[in-house]
Amino acid sequence: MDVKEISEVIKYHRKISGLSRVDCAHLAGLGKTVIYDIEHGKETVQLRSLMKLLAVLNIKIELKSPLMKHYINEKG
Amino acid sequence: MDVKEISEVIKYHRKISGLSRVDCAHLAGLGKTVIYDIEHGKETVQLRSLMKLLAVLNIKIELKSPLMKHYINEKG
DNA sequence: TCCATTTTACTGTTTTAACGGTAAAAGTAA
DNA sequence: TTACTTTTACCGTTAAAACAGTAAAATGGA
Repeated sequence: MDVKEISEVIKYHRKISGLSRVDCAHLAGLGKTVIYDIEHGKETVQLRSLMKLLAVLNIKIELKSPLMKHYINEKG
Repeated sequence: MDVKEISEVIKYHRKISGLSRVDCAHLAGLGKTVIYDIEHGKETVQLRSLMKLLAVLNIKIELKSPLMKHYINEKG
């Protein structure tokens, strides 16, 4: 999943939630501009901004790779 | 998965791959400082920097939420 | 042990994103 | 249509990240 698709998922969730960008901005403690940027796939936003927005929309991040099962095993 | 766990996964993958931070920095087209920051869970790094590093380490991002199935359905 | 590599940590400069403000455009409902 | 809300898009200022350089500390192998 690339940044563009992430942005689409976010916009979809916000719309379903009935929130405007300004609503999301306030809920996430961000400016409206960043919400706009994220939803347009801007890659230079801060990771923090993305994480805050994802939290507001109840979206979780997962990482996948051929090595992830080994990581989980070792980590317990 | 929060930023701290993402950082741990990244460090694990880099170690297994036998790469130093400088190696990763060159491969990802980033400075060594950002690799260090990401592996320490710094939330203010750019999303672009994280994505570049994930690509080098062959790690993919997925988003999970109760609404994701609807999104996938509608998107086709 | 010694030697080489890596990692940590800090610094100063340059680059740039975040922010609010504004306004036009687009959408929505009465 | 009108009126209202939202979105798009740009701006200037402010705040802060990216970066390379440096050096000390840690790590690992011979």
